[in-house]
Amino acid sequence: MPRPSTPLLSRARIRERALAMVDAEGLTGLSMRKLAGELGVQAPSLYSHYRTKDELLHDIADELMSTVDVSDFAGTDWAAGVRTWARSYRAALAAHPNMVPVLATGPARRETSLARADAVHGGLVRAGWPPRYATMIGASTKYLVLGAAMSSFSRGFEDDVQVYVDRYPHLDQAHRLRDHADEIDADSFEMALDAFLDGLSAMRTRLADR
Amino acid sequence: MPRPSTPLLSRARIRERALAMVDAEGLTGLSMRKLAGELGVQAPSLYSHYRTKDELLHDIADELMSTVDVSDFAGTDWAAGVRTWARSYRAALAAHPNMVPVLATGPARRETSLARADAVHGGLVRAGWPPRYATMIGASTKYLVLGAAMSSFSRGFEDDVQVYVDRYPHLDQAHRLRDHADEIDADSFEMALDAFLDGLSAMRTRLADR
DNA sequence: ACCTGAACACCGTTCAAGT
DNA sequence: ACCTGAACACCGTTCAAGT
Repeated sequence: MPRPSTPLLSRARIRERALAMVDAEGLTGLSMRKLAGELGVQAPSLYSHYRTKDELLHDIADELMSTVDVSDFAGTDWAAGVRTWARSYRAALAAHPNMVPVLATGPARRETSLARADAVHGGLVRAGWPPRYATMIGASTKYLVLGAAMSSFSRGFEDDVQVYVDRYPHLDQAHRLRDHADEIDADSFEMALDAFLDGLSAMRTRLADR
Repeated sequence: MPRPSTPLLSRARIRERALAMVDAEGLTGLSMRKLAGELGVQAPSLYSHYRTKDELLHDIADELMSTVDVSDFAGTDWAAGVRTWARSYRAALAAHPNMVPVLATGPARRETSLARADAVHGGLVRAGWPPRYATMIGASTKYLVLGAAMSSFSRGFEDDVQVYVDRYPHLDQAHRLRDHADEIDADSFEMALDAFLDGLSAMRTRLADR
């Protein structure tokens, strides 16, 4: 066979197809052989571009995390900073729930990830929070985001869906149930964020009055 | 070979050994063949006791979830109910961080799981929370617990550990770092729970005054 | 530099057969 | 009822070889 002048694969093309497979069939639905097949190539070819499957997944994770917005920590309102960060973070995970387990284990590119963590921490400290509190607020906001995302992720494993589909044979109903669960998740997240930030504000006042 | 009078395996013995393997080597470190080997048996023998690996894992998950305490929802203080629930829930996950991804996808025994959910929801409604809020409080408390547990889980994947070990060759230091991270997680969780419940109390007052 | 064929060392699970 | 040996249909990854 004649060698084509241009490479068959690129990292971007591999990522794109891999993410589509994960979205459609979950993390276990992605295999290097099947991915290669969809890209019209043999499995070992992928290893010319990514050293391992894990490296590929974390590269995708980095791509997704780039939409997380920490810009509001530049302003004077620390609560607004947390809110924008938490919402954009959650949105990034909710767009690809099957990727959540990978995203939870941390992105591969440490520099950009550390830069984000530094923006959060720096913003909180500039707003007058003691460093230790800044760390804890950053950590617990992450808990809220990750936990909410895990909830959407795990919904993919519920066999309840089948039960409901049997009970209500109209597909609309099943979709409505899924939509309703997503809505409860969204509302619960917003309520939790409100209560959490409200409680922190009170804590902040107590700290200042001391 | 003579057939022994007593079965070689039991569900309890399989669960015990499987959980030990998951604790020691992670979820990927558990294989039906290796597990069978440790139990002095061939892999297919396990299928006389569990239909699939997934069923085994979720049975272990159920066992772990049985330590979650929702008894304080019987009292009059809804916040105490949430606190006891959240803490015992988190403790159950923190004891076996590698099981978190399984525990996050929900236990298999729906009845006991639903009974717990009902105790939470019922306790909140009896305390005067509108049903919709009871649902959201239950959901967001779970987010906090699962998110905090995922954080411990993902720490197992950090290659940072190696970096630090290189920098500080004394193993004590590495252990201290891990302990420190666990401590930050514990403190952050408690702070988040305080702020969250504080914010909810304020919200509750506003709802009552309307 | 990029891709392939063949191979290694694994998986979960099934199934006929043994006791 | 419980366990085994052999087999099926997969995995991720390596490596020598080709262009």
